[in-house]
Amino acid sequence: MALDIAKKQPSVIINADSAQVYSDLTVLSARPTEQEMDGIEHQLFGYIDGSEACSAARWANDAKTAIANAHERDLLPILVGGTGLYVRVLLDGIAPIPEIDAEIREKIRKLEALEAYQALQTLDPVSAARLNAADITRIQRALEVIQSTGKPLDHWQKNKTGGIAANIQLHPLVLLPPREWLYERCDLRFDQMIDMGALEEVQRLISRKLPSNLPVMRAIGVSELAKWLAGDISEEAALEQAKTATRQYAKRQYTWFRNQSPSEWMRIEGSFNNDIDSIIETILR
RNA sequence: GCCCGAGUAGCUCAGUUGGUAGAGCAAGCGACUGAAAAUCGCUGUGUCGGUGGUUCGAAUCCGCCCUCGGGCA
Repeated sequence: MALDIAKKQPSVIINADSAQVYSDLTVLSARPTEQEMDGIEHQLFGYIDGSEACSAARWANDAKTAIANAHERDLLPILVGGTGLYVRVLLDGIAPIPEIDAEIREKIRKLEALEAYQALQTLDPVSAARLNAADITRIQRALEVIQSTGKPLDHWQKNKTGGIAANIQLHPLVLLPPREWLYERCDLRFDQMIDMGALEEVQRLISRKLPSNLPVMRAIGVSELAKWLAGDISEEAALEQAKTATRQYAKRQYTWFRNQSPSEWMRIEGSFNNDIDSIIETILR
């Protein structure tokens, strides 16, 4: 659909997907191929090495630059992707929390959920009360913030900075296709990834021996295909697990965009294949 | 044909000495402030293979039948 718009007016397509930013994930992140890009400029695809961890704040910053750059050149920036948090941070901004000390972060990420939670209860009881005891990601985040900055999360989160919503004219479009149709496409997509060399991609990634907690290593399909390559599970099991994970992710996107995006954002529920032109006209109006 | 084992949620299986069932996974719904393709919360689901019997009461005990494994001939 972005391509249809791009054909009507000079555009730049900007990635808003947290996995498609990594250079190591071409096939497995379903990044558009050269052919699919069809000569149209694409930005923020595969631009970060897998040894680094991107973040919503970093991406939002990069996207902001890309958008400004497009505007300078009189091009329409089209953001495409499914990472709701990234788009939210771009539009609304994020708490201006200083960089976390690398050693502190490393130490905290080794903690078990329970010990991290107990530590948080003493250091930052407000966050501990708000978070679920098993929510390891958020607990570790709250913990590294209090330990590295000396101030608790809620102190920082009173502010949000850097959002561009007020400075741009947004034409949002949320696609909520029929669930069954979507799930079939998820399954089909993974089979196609295998045909396109997903296995080789994972093999290459494994040979880099990167820490398993990096975002690249956590992308859907990586651990499943790695287990297959290692002979721990069968091909059939690997494909099934990867497809299930894909469907579950699609469901989470559904929940996010249905409930987290502003209700005034235009959304298309059900199939939309037939009237792309009129949809485009509506959102560009 | 005979012997043994199994048949319980969509799947894999628990289920004490009889009191009409429960885990994990899947699924549905939800949360989401620097890892978000991450992380987490809530919620069901059932002719307990069928049938007849014993019993106040059967997933549980008994008979017969069906299906699937394995063994013997």
